[in-house]
Amino acid sequence: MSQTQQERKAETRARLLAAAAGLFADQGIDAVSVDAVAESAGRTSGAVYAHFGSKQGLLLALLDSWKDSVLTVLLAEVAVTKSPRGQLAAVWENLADTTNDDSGRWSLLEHELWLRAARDPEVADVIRVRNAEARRFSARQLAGWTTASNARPAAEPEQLAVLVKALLTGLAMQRHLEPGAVTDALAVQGLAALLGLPGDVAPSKPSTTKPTIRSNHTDEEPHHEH
Amino acid sequence: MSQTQQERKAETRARLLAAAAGLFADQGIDAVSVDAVAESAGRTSGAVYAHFGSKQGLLLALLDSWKDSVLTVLLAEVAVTKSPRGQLAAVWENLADTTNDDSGRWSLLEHELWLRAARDPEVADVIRVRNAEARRFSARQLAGWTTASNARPAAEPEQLAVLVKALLTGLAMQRHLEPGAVTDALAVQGLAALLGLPGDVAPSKPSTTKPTIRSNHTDEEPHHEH
DNA sequence: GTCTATATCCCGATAGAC
DNA sequence: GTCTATCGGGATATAGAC
Repeated sequence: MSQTQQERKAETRARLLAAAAGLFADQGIDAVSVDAVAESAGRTSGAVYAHFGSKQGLLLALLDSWKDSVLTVLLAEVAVTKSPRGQLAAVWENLADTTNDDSGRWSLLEHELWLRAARDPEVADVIRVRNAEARRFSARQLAGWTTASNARPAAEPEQLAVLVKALLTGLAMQRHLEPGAVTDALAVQGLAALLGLPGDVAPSKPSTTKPTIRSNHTDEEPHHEH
Repeated sequence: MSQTQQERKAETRARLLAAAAGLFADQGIDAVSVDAVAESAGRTSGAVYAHFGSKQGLLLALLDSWKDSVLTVLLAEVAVTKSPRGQLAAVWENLADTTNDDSGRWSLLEHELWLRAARDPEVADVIRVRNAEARRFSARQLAGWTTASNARPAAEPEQLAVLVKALLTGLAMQRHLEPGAVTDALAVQGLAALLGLPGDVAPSKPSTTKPTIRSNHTDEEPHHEH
């Protein structure tokens, strides 16, 4: 059955965006030509310019289509686990799983966007808005965790979210460069320190929780390479 | 006094490197042409290829000329202050001072190099070695701070250095995008939480800390092969 | 809206004079 | 070692047919 013109137009636009997302993440934005994006989407470069006007327009449209997804989804899907430490571990492993190359591609693209934002005000505006939304969301999440357990967070939720994201981002960067230097346990430990989770900083007053630190949950063996 | 040929050669090399450093930091590596580097150094592109063979060779030579400086210098120069909190504040402010645009340029170039390292093994080797050295140095520094005060760091020195650098890097990124979102006080607070400095996380009972796990330092020579 | 063809520009690298 | 001139390639973006 044939499509209407509107359907084809919409599909072309969607295909171009999807192709751009994959290629940009894999090779970097500057390294990907408009022709390459179009070819990967089964179209030609003319379609790109008809839809987005320029390569920059394509990039901005791509960012706009990411308003809600990515990090928000990540935080939402781990909301099922109960213990704060388990939550932290889940967040970190989803973010920096070296076996899953998707996360590596995303973090690479995230950093390239940050770098571009530093020199391109148009991109900066979009990224800034997205960051602020994600921060508010994770602040709510963190507030819930810290009140559930009797924690002594290093700051109030909004600022705590900044600290947590900073640590996650920096750890993911170092793991990407030297996978052996950042173990899962270290990441959880650092996050727990920021949240002030009982068990590692204040063992004096364990009202209800059990302060076992290291004998508990899944401990994957960090695989070395070579 | 005229120069000898060797002197002129050395000066040309130095000028090319200096020009490349400035332009790369300002505009990004890919955005700077070889001609632009040469012109900024008062030479022509032929000089670049005579000295470095390619643009990539220029980049690697530039990285090599930065073996010791940058972060090591930064950590060393703040070693005078006494209180750990003062040290933390000094490190952070030197790293992320928004009024000083040098630090902004520096961190931008630093991130671009990280991004490039993720896709270019040659660059990755250099960055990895430099990171490892800086980590060892700051680990020693941190060990001194934490033992001087009665702190409960979140991890042993080498790993603590990873956490601290991660937090600093992530905070600097967020401050670059949203300067208002990251206050100096927040940064110091987060760092203090990682170091387990008394006064903010464990006001109750700073009892005996766990014994140092690793007191000897293995001086492994970073090997690089290609 | 999409394709083909092309205009225009700029980059990295090389060749050869000096 | 440095400069001038240039080649070859690939990029963004446009023009016009359909």
